[in-house]
Amino acid sequence: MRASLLKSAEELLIEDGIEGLSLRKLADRVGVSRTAPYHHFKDKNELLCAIAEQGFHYWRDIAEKIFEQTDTSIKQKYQQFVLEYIQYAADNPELYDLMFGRTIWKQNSATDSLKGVAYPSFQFQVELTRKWQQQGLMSSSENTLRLAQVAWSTMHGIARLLIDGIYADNSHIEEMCQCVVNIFTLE
Amino acid sequence: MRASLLKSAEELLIEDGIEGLSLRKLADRVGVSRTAPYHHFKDKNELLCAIAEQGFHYWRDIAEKIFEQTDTSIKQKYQQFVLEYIQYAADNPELYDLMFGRTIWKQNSATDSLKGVAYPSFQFQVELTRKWQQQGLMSSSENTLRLAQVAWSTMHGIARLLIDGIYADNSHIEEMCQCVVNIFTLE
DNA sequence: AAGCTTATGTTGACGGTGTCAAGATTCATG
DNA sequence: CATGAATCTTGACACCGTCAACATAAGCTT
Repeated sequence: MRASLLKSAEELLIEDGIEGLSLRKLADRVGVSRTAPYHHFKDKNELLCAIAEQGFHYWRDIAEKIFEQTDTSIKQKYQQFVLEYIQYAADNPELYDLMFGRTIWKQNSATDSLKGVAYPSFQFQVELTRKWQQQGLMSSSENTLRLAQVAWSTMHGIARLLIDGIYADNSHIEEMCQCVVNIFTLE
Repeated sequence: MRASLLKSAEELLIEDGIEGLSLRKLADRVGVSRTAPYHHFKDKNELLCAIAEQGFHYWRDIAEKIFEQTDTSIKQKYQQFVLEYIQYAADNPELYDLMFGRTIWKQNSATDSLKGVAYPSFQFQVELTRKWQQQGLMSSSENTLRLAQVAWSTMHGIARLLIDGIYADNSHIEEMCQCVVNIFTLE
């Protein structure tokens, strides 16, 4: 049942967006009463965190595949990493918004379980950055943590611009990613 | 009255956040009935857009002051620009969220009036970037529009990280900004 | 000055939301 | 078999945005 709720919730999220997702609609879709989901999720917040958690797993699987490759250069992998990150965000806007949006993170409302998946994801970015610096792909004169934050911010910012449709659209993705790679990597 | 509503709305925004801002509480605070604000704002959306519009004006004033200076170098101005942008976002998290968040931009729900202020703000960033390229501060081999989008995304991403408290906090602001300047400017 | 329009305010109502309390039911375990 | 935990149900509450209908005041036209 919990799995069934999560599945339908994810569908609803895609259809109606993060704001349109209501527990009552969810219960209706699954075919139970309004308050039945409360026996599986303490809160609406806990439900959202559980969905976001899945999002982190999806992304981790994608990222792992990139670095498993053996026949591509470091720079190519970095480029692919950036592109697929943006692509993932653009393909799953509502999910991405949930994973990194203020709905969850604003007031420390993230579940311990979610934190247990999200924080390592951030840590992964730092380790990647350290490796990139060591391999001469990125400037090693920058503090690793700061550089990781800035590099991630750039991807995050682009993702948000695309998702919120502020002043970039999906047709610019590849060019923007190329620009990012040019700027962050040493030639 | 409209001004009074806007003023109280901005207060409420700061206190209760963008989600906690309700028209009923607003009406209550101003001392009128629930539906009175509807004679001044068609929608809750229109009210939010009006608040966001003010936010763009605030920021424009700050930015203008930076470039009015005559005794600072181009690079110093750029650095100041980045720092004050992030600072503005960190100082006015709810307002920034409104200005650039999906609440407004998600589904083209932005008012024409808001667009009339927001789009020139984006355009300003593009013109700045062009100037920076011409003056040799930034790589002129990059497409200006893409570079502007990426440079703005970086600031935007950092702002969001700070606001949403994901994995950066206010004590990192200066170092992160320094890192941004190092990466985006030619030495 | 009289009348009409417009702006501005009011209360009542509707459907939607998250969530709690109190029962009802099922089911596994002692 | 009995007890207790897990699960689901209905009822209720306090919010929310918004619309319709009505009241009042201001100002303009004739």
